[in-house]
Amino acid sequence: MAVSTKHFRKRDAILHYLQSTKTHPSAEDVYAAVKPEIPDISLATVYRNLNLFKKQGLAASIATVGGVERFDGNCQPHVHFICEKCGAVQDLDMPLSPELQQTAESHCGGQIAACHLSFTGACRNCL
Amino acid sequence: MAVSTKHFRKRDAILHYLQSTKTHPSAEDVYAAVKPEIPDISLATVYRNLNLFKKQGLAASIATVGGVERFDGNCQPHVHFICEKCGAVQDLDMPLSPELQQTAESHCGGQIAACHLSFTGACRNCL
DNA sequence: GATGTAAATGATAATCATTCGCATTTAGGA
DNA sequence: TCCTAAATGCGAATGATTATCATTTACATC
Repeated sequence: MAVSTKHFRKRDAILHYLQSTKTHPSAEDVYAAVKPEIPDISLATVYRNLNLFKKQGLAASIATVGGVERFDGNCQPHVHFICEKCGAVQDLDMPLSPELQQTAESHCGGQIAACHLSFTGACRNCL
Repeated sequence: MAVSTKHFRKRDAILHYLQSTKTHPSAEDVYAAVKPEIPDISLATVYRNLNLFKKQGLAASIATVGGVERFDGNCQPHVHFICEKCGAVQDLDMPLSPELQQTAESHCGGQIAACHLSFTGACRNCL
């Protein structure tokens, strides 16, 4: 028998890493982070599972920075700050009023599923 | 002498189209829109000038939908609705309080340059 | 008008993130 | 043990964007 018996060992590792970090990693970042623990993982698996998590509502793509997509395992609506110099994405611990979405719904003919509020600029390190 | 004498004829055409539309076009969209008027324009020129406009603050990249970047010639802060089914991006005519950015600045160590608020979902046509 | 120079452009190759195709492995039930 | 469907690895393919470089254009100067 193999070393491990667990189902979805790789899938779980990807999800757990995503939920454990606040760095809003790219697919490559996730791959690099999980690789030491699971050396025989493939980048394609990371992409596949990230897309699966998006469909399942377990993860969200919050922005693309410098042409690469960034993911977040925290699906509660919250606010992001994106540094345009170094590409870092951080959470802003500020309230996000549900009224915003209600207002948007009254101005929009369609059906709103999610709200995205972010600020761009230069982070403290880059100043 | 050539047909036209104007400077930056192509650059101007790109900017004017961008400022005249509310479709939030991709680079390919801009290229297709300007091509009939200026048949000898190149897609590379569209990309180059869109990036130039971003640097100059004449245009903004508001989102990437389905892997392609979407541009806006309206640089006043405003709210967008993005249909996840058809990829349409429309403006939402609702106020965007400057207090949001002030709150963000008090929660963020860095320097904020812009605020982006968008909603995703399904547009009226797709429902 | 002729000339020089720097910016703008066209055409196409290169880059790079992401996805696809397919053979292989794995899990778990019969 | 056998069977089936899901999950994965590997590498090729895709597609948006950028880089390269030779050419053209604008326009100031002579």
